[in-house]
Amino acid sequence: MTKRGYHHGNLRQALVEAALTLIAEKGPQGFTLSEAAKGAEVTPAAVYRHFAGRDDLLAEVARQGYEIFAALMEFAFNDGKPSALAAFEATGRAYLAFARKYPGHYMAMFESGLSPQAWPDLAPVAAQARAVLERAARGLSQHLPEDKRPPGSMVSAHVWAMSHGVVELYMRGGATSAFPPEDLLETGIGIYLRGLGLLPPDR
Amino acid sequence: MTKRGYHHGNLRQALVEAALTLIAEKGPQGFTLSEAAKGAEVTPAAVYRHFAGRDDLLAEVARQGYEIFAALMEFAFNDGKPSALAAFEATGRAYLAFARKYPGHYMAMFESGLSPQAWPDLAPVAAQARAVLERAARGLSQHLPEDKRPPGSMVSAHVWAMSHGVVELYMRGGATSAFPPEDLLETGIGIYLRGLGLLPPDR
DNA sequence: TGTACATCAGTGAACGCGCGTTCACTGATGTAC
DNA sequence: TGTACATCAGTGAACGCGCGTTCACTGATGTAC
Repeated sequence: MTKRGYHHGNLRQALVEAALTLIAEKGPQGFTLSEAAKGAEVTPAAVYRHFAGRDDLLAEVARQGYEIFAALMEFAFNDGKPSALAAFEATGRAYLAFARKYPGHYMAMFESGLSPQAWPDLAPVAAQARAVLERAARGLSQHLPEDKRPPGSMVSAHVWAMSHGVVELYMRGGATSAFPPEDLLETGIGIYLRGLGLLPPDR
Repeated sequence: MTKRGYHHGNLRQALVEAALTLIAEKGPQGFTLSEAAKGAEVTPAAVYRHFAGRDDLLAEVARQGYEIFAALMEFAFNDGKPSALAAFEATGRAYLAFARKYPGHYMAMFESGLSPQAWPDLAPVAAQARAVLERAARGLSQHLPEDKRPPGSMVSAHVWAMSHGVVELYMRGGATSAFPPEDLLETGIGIYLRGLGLLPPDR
């Protein structure tokens, strides 16, 4: 990787990584094709050998993010073991861990403003990530009497919303809370699960 | 307002409104000092009679947003009447209504990336908005036995996070859910409140 | 093993563009006398 | 009421900048013979 003659070796991925660093540092809008090229020690024009343009590179960053994200959630879910509840809570923690460990990916996915439907490569892998969360939510719901069972897609939407809100409001510099984001999400989801009837009313 | 000679009349506010339109249309990063000037039918240089620069104008948009936001929340809260619970739920609905009716303000406040601490004018009015939510949450918590009472700041953080998450994920074009954002937030907060022990376990 | 040649990844210069910001200015407004 | 003048809001031209993108090119690589 360090040898570098006229040919780079793996410029495509080097550009993705340079973009990640930039996005994590300055936000998805501070990211620039030219600067990414500079980060990979290459001329801006070289980027066009591998990507259709600026947005295409950004979309690839997001795509890789969704893949990592889906894999992490899948791993945390662990086929619903040891229990649907434990698996669900693990996915919640995994969400925040992903946002913390992969800020560049997270921002490209959720803060860059590029829509999954406009980028064909993005839609399937985004759907896959969402599917894991929904599966976890459905697993949970099955322990509820059928007439009081909200749809899995609704439960997962609630949890996703709260997780995303915690990331955006309390993990990014902006608003500071008295509570660490991780605690905030854990208590929030705990209360929510109790509301679903899945935790004893007073644990 | 329509008469327009050499002097504009109220250029300052006209610029704010032009900025709002731009932000609502193209997001907070699509907003440009030059385009805002054009929107107000004025030369870019004229902006500097009223604002220190691009970011200063953006901050003023956010500031006005926080003021409207705080007022709306205050109105919805209605001093905790008719009940702490009803008032709390009303603030939740008001949050979403604000995001829907004032998209430009909302984006300037929460998606533009300008930090309240960097803009001295912003901090107090942002704190004021947050205070309303916290008051509503504290009012709620008082109906709980003291040993099971989470801090008001925590409850308000939970609700704020879920509200913001619903706005970002399901109200902006991006992810589409089977449920309208309003329903999503109402059911989500309902379940959460049940988890707090403030709603009967099976309503 | 050595050489000719096709392939193709990256270069370097150039482009047009819109940006934020500055500056000396000018035209309208309103006040003092 | 009329005029001189200070004030100041907006103009218009100019700036330097970095952007994304294009193009003809060149140098390295690897394959065919």
